[in-house]
This record gives sequence, structure tokens and C-alpha cells, in this order.
Amino acid sequence: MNISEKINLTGTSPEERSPEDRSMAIRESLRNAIIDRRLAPGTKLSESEVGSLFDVSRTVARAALQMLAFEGLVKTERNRGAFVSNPSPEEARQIFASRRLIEPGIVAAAVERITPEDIVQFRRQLDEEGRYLNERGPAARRAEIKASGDFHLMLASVAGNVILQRFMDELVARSSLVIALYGRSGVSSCGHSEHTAVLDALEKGDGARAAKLMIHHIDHIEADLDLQVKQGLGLKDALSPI
Amino acid sequence: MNISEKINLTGTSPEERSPEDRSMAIRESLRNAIIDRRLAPGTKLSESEVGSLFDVSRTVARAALQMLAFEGLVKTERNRGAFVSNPSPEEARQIFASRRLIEPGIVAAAVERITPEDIVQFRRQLDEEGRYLNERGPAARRAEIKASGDFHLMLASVAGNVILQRFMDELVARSSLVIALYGRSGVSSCGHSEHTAVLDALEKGDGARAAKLMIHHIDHIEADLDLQVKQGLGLKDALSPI
DNA sequence: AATGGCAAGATTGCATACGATTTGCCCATT
DNA sequence: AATGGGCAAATCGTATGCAATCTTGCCATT
Repeated sequence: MNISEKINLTGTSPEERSPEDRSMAIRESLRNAIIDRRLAPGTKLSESEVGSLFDVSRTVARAALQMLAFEGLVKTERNRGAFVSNPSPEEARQIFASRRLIEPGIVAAAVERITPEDIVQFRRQLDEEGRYLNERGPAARRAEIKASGDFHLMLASVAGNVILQRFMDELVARSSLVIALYGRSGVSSCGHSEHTAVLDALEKGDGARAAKLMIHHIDHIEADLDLQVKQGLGLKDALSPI
Repeated sequence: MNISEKINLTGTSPEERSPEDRSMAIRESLRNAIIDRRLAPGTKLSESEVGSLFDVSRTVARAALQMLAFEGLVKTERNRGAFVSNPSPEEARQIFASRRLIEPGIVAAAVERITPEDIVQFRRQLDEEGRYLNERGPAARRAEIKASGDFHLMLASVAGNVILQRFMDELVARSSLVIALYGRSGVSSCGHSEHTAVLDALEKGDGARAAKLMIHHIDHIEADLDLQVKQGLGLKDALSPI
């Protein structure tokens, strides 16, 4: 159960490139590992292990884990440690309910501010997304989930509200976890075309249509999930079946 | 500039009542102090000072400050320390834009789940709010801001989405800061009646009306702000006035 | 008198050490 | 053989120490 191979240490930080917060770099690295499933839900992230992996003390490893706990990607249990989050179906529903609420607003804001350069950027992103769609294997699948999330994050970035952007950051990351856990089919084979449709509407300046498409898109993602209580194992639930 | 008097140490934690995370208790205490202005924006919160105030080491004080930084209530500068946030007008606008987006959704969810007991609780809360409205002095003013925020948080709680609840927690807290900084008149003398109106609509099950009232309410709060760059003090702005 | 540099003080960043708590294993007892 | 107690290993929670960095006041120089 060595997590060392799962984490792309050099992926986010070429080396000691940033003299700034190292805990932030560790957070980024772990975040990426979590959202594209190199670290499975439930995996234990011990402070010492993370610390030695990134060659820092427990202090800074702990700070990174605290940040991840704050954004809901890991859960910490006192005196037991930190574990990659294992979102419950209820949590999953709430995540998507939040997205259904926020993303139309983001789309509406984005349509006011999007530039032709942004459009070009988006097309490039969608191309990459489509490329992964046609590849096989878990690596391509992971990359696809990641790219799909990036589309939504780019949208939030264009919308220009840093607070909503941070909320979306969290929601997209947690969505990735949920899809990894409860996803039924191949992620969102329809997702790519839906992204394209949203972008097309944005390009035409049709915010209302883009927002509607976005809601449908989110609905489709959630509909692809199998949110049964199969993973109920909560014991608390098991003990009070009535 | 001793902050010790500003913090109600016993307010949130009677003593060592919680054997659990002390940093969480410190965060709560500082949070309360910030959102009702006992700690003014810009105030420095040094690790050692906070630590000795709560009789803990810098380690746990630091953890509390990190959490506050994460929710935007304090800003940390590397090698300089943590300071109570001084939201810019732009930040303020984004905070209220976010609330305009999220709160109608919360209201819509709340109308589906609100119980008669909740209504009673809300009435009690509104009574207390009204009481502060008729009192004079900064203490009553602070209590009024707090109580006003609590109304929105109760709503989020009733809505039953813990993620949105946490977002609102952050947004309400930051709003308090913004109102403290840019508030023009007496907070929201109209706010109380508007809260009542929202609740009335909720009680009648008229979610659409409640949502509309909520948007107006938020608009009114924001309209009461003086979001000029008077506090621009950024120097960077002052130097490039064109 | 104003400016520039320097050194002392203060504060954070980080690592490490020690105590506390939990977990799992082993063995004794029934 | 199953159960219960207790010990040992592992891990977390917290305090503290040291180095790095920033601030500030002082002094020399112009």
C-alpha cells in the first residue's frame, strides 16, 4: 500500500522551483493525485509518510493535509490520521445540487466577459478532451475526468469572481471523487459534446441557452451515477435501519 | 494595540470544555471577534500573541490562523504574519454577487424542508434581532450585525445542504467584514423587516416570492455600502490614478 | 538636514522531541 | 476454542528550538 508510486512528485513542482509555501505545493500534488484517482478514496495519508515523500517535516505535511481537509478532499479523524474522502451518496447529491445552483450563474457571468481569445483557449481545451475520449486505458480515463473538470474551472475563471471560482474548485474536485466512486458508465461520453454545446452558446452570446445546457449537462453527469447506499457501511445507518 | 481585551475568551468555550481540537475553538473565538468587529480589519494577529492569549503554543495558534486564512477572514503574508482581512471594494462586490447567486437557491431548498418548529425558531431569532435594532451603542450594533447574519445561516441550515451551508458561513462572515468597512447607514434598519418578509413567504410556502424578496434584501444591503476606492490605500492604486 | 546603510530585535518557517491516544497482537484464562 | 486483558508499535497532538527573513532604529556620510 505504498502511495509513493501514486504521486507524481515532479508533476506539479519541477523541483524546488517555488521558494514559497511548500505545503501549498504538496497540497496541489496530493489534490491532483486524488482527483484523478491515483489515490483511491479511503487511502490513508499519514503525516510522516507524506512528509518523507516530499522530503519535508510532518509540520508542513500536516498543513497540506489540513488544507485538503478544509476543502473536503480528505477527512481527518482525531488521533487516527487523514484519509482520502469517501463521499457518501448524500454528500454526492449535495455536491451536484450545489453545482446546479452555482454553475448557471457562472455561465451567465461568463457570457458577459468572455473574449475571442478565451474562446480559442476553450476550443483547444475541448480538443484535448476529445483526444482522451478516443483513447483507451485508465490513464486516458483519468485524463478525461481531469480535462472535463478543467472545462468547468476555466468557465469559472472567465466569470471573474474569485470566490465562486474557489467554490467551483472545491466542487469540481469533489465531483471527481464522486464520479470515481459511483460513476457507472465511461465517465461522460456525452460530456464532451455537451461542453461543446455550452461553448457554442456562449460564443453566440446566448447566456440563457448556455445556462440551460449547463444544467442539463450537470443532470446528465449525476444521472450517470449509481447513488445507492451500497456503500452504506456507516454502521450508524446499519444500527438504526428503522 | 493589545488585542487581548477584544477577544471574548470565555464566550465560545467556557473553559477547556472540549478535549477536541483546540485550534477549532480558537478559530471560532477569533471568527466571532472578527465578524462583530471587536477585531478591526488590518489588525495583526501574531502567532505568539494568539498563542499566549489562549494559552497554547504557536503551533495550534498557527493552525487556527491558517483556517481563518482559508475562509478569507484573515490574510497571511509570508514572513510577516496574519492580519484581519481588509476586503477591497471589488472583493465586496464579488461576495455579494456570490450571495445573490446562492441565497435564492437556499431559500428554494428551505421552503421544501422548513418545519413549523423551524418557523418558531426563526421568529425567536427575529425578535432578538429587533431588540438590538432598538438599542443604542456599538455593542448593540455589533449584536445586530451578528444576529442578521445568523438569520441567513439558519436559512442555510434549514436548506439541508452542508456544502452550501459552509459556503454561506464564509460569505456571511466576509459580508460582516465588508459591512463594517463600507457600511454607510445603520447596518440595515430595513433588514429586519425584510427578514420578516422572507420568513412570511416561506411560511406560506411561496418559495418564488421568498427568493425574490431575498434578492431584494441582498441588493439593499449592498446598496447601503459605499464601495468607492476611498480605502484604496493600496499605494499601487494611489500611484496609478489613471 | 536628508539619505543610505547596518545592526539589533522581532516574527515567521520549519524541524524535531516528547507525551497521549489508538490499534493490533499475544497470551492467559475460562 | 473463544474471550478478555495487557503490552508494544505506530501515529497523532503539541511544545519548543533554531535558522531565515523582515522591520526598525541608529549612525555615518553627504
